Amino acid sequence: MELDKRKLRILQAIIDDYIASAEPVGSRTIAKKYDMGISSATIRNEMADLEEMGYLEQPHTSAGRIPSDKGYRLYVDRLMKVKGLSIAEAKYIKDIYAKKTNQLEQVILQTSKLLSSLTNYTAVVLGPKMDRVLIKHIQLVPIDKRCALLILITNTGITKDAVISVPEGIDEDYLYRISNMLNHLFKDKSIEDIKLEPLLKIQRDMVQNRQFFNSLIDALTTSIDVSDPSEVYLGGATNILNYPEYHDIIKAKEFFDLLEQKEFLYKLLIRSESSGVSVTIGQENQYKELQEFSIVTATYNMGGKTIGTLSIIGPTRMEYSKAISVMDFMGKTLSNYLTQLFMD
Amino acid sequence: MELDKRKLRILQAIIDDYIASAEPVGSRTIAKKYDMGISSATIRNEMADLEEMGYLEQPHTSAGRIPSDKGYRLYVDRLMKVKGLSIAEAKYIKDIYAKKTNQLEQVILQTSKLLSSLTNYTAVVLGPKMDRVLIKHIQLVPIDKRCALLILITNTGITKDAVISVPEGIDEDYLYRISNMLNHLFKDKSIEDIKLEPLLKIQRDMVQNRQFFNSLIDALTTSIDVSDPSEVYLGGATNILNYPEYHDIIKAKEFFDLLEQKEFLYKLLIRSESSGVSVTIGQENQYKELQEFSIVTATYNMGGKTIGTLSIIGPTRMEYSKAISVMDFMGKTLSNYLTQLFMD
DNA sequence: GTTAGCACTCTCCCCTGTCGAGTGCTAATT
DNA sequence: AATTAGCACTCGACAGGGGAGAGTGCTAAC
Repeated sequence: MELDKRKLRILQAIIDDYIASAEPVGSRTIAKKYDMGISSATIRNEMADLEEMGYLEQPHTSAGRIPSDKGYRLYVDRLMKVKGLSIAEAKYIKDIYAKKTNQLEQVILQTSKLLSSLTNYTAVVLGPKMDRVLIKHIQLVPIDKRCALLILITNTGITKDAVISVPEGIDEDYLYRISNMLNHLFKDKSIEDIKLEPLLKIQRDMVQNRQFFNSLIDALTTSIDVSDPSEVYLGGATNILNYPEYHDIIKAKEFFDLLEQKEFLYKLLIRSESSGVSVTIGQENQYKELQEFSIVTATYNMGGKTIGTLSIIGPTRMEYSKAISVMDFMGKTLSNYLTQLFMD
Repeated sequence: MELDKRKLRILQAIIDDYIASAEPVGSRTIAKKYDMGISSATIRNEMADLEEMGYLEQPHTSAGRIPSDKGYRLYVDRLMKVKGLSIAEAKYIKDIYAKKTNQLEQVILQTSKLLSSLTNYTAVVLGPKMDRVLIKHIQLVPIDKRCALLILITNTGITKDAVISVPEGIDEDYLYRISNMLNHLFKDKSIEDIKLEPLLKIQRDMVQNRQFFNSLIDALTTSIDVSDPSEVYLGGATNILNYPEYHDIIKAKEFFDLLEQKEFLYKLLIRSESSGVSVTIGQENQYKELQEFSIVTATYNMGGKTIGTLSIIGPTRMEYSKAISVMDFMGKTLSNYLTQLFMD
């Protein structure tokens, strides 16, 4: 069987309608609302064909049709009319980024809020990956007699810190010297370049404060751990409750429990390397837990290097057109913003 | 009418039963399950009295009784048997705090997770208040030609940071000198003691880099802003979905939307100053949005000074006994932990 | 003061019938 | 050969009715 123009047009109408209404779409609806110039009977025949080809499904015998994942895929790839953002929306976004905050975390958080409010889906944003980031400063600051704070500052303005305990005999001056040494070793190096060998070497010589060095190295290694799930930012988690397909408490709870697993989200999204917007529909997702959702992902970069991921999660019955426009625009806007803010 | 012993005993049985079952409790249930030595008819009479006195309510004519907020209050104040934590639970908590993390944020986050998993309610934990906290270090770290990071470190190991832009003519050395000056002015001062006057004075003299000083002062003021809602940590937000009274999507959404308003939660909880555990039941809460919930709050301290708040939010049909035990124990354990970690 | 007994009330659940939306098939039309 | 009108059929949603069950309040007896 062939997918001729008319079939495509009908499929498009059905999906458009279903995305808007969440109700199975009948042949008569299509004939009336989207004047095709053919009768409902003809449309019925076409719909039967489309179902046979796997683009539509029937919840039960005498209901209308709903799109299958395969149908949505065709829709996204070939049928959907991508309407860009309205001028007002674009301006709204630009305005928000225009007032510069001076905390990167705030920017990311704001991005997730913005995404969720623009799309009405749940936004998940990954903070910038550490591995392309340079270390600008390392310092040990004494906090009290037994504790010091190790701080690590990157050129993106992110700080990492860890409390380490300090043995009795160590004074402020000693810490200061170690800070200098650390800075000397690691300043302007990228995180991947940090090798612990130089430190370990020094440690071997310093029999005296071995314990202290152990905890120092410990703190440093956990600080630079690249896969830090604390860098997962959520926006509009409850948006999913607006959609009738998740009015079932059990499904809703499953979704929320998923969102609480930051490590899972991190693993899910970190892989998207390709720049541009990508769409994963329902069962295309490798994780069973997400096969009733669609995910739209974009990346953001700094000076051309991809450093993070934006995404939204919603029902497979998603407004793909709007979603893709928003993600595309936001990815670019955020990239520009970061590039301007942190690069010369 | 008088609240004699028998009435109290019946009220207690009703509330115990209702907390466990979430179903209106009938006279026959009480007579059978809690052998009182009196018949259901007598209990019926007593229940009618208790309702008249305002301790019980009837959802409709021929249903059993449910406790009113006033009933719960009496229960919490006089009837409830506080069973302390089991030895296993206490050990479980102690074990978790035994492995010291070196990041305060991790400790607070862990506390919220622990609270929610122990009680099955939603935990809200406020991070340590800044106003009793001492500044240990302030520094300006250059990030690139146009940016520097202002870091502020407290004796609790919390860092605050902000990116500020740096005008062309300023070199690393100049930043270093300013860092020294800031340290000199503010080191070992509490946040409340920070007066901007000395800075402003200097600023007046330094006509040259006025713009820079402006943004520096700006960043400093926002960093030390005491009422920072980012210090609100949630645990087990979806626990509420386990309780039948919130199987209604609309109620559930209201609750989640509430939790997203971090500022609101902050305002709600920051007031609890009294040490020990306090309970707010349903309509006792001043905020309408929370009058279908009960909140159990405890405080934690460091070296005797109250610096933060733990709380759990659940249905008014809460297991008060368990909740209060857990909150009490956790408040003390966290206080001990923090005191040991950061004080001498 | 307590209790057995009884009439009454109200919810829940199941069953039933009806309505409407939608289908698939067939036969007639273009 | 494609399209369409017509029709029988299917299924879910919804409303109404009736019985079961849980619980109450009242009264009269203990």
